Amino acid sequence: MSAPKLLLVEDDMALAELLEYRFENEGYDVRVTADGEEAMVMAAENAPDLVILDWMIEGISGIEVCRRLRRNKETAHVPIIMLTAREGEDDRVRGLETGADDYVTKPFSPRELLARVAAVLRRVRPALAGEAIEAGDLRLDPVAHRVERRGRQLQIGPTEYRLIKFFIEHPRRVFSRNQLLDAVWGNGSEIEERTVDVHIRRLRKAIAIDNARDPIRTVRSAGYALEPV
Amino acid sequence: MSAPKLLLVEDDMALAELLEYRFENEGYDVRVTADGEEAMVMAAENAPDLVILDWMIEGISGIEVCRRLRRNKETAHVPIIMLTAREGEDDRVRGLETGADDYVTKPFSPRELLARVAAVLRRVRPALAGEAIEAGDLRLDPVAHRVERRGRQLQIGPTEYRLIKFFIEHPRRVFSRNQLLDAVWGNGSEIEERTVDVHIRRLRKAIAIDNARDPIRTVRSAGYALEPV
DNA sequence: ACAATTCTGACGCAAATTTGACATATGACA
DNA sequence: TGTCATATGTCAAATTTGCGTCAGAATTGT
Repeated sequence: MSAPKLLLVEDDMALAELLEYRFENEGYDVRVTADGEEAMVMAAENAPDLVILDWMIEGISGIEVCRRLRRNKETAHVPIIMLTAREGEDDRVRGLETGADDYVTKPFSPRELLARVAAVLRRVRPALAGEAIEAGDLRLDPVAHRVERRGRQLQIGPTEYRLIKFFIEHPRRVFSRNQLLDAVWGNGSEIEERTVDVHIRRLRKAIAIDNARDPIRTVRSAGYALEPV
Repeated sequence: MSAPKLLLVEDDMALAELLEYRFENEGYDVRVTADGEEAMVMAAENAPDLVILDWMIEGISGIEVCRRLRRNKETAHVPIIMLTAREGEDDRVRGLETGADDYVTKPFSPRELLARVAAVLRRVRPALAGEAIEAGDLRLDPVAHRVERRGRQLQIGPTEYRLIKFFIEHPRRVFSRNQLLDAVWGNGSEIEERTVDVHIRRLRKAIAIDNARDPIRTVRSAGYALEPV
């Protein structure tokens, strides 16, 4: 459910299968393709959390895939790890320039790649790496599916959980009700805008504790934001 | 019964016998073969818990055996320890690249290998190392195949045993019904998701004792987790 | 004070979980 | 081999929990 989704673009089938097994064993949700064009389609459909991209693949080159991913608004921020057989400084630089977040030089051990993936995810989206995320006195443990405030467990429903998780991942930023509907409820949800208010209220009630101040700020005619202490 | 099953692939007969003796003495269930092809067959039939693999063996090479083991879904997750006479970094990397979990360089003392085996087993599946595992007031003895709570034996069925064993090995973590099906029932089991609920209920009934609190947490729309006291 | 916006409590519905029951499968033992 | 006891997977009813909507009350900005 909350397994990080990887997209592996690799045309060495033996390597691809090996990696697929290892990553699935570590709890990732892996899709594989050998083709650059197909990779674009899969990235658009599946919204992966991270892309592992071989430099040399059939069809359009890895670097071109990288560029196109960055150009598309949907996938612009997806972290990318490049696999490259070359060791030249040029390629390395070009890879990072094009927007790759990290690169691994062949030959490499799956363990090393696993470590890099975990590191990048931890940096970009800690919750996906299974790490607890926090904002102010709020702390959310994605593995245990729990939220606590000042060490005390909060009793919280599924929707409120997703809502506060989103807020903690993007603190201080104001989101309109529609943005929240997209992010928390999923795209194209046909839900009344006002419903967000109700869930904000439920969330406020759930995190109210020790009569501490309410960290959720209402921005009139704009939306809501989480203001950590 | 629950002795860890080792598969030793080694063509130096003297060494093989020595190791076999030592490991059996330590309570392992050891099979030996000198041939790579045969090793594949034995691995498929016997489902070993760990494979000790000599780099240089007759027939297909050790590294090839390693690759094939990984490729086969049945044996993809079996930990592998490589034995190698070489010390070059290249081989080391190539061994790990193929998916070995550890390697030992010849010459080595049997004691060292024993330690590595125990370490790998402990890391991968603590229960296989023969150690009792516990979480809160629950205690599971993998050797005796029993579970007790506060010193009292629990009467528990096979499926519930595997279920709670998995939970104790991964406490506090939430698992979806599908993850539990994969982990407890085995890969690709075509079992109804709702069946998990029933076994959770049976497990709850089995571990209910002294009207102690139920340590299994239901996480609505996510799955279940074990919350040790 | 007025209009726009947000908050709040209530309510019916829907979805998810729990529970009891049942038919079948499995294994031990005579 | 047949019998008995236990275990297993599925189903449907019962129950719990959460969700989305509404409308009146309260608040905010001008």
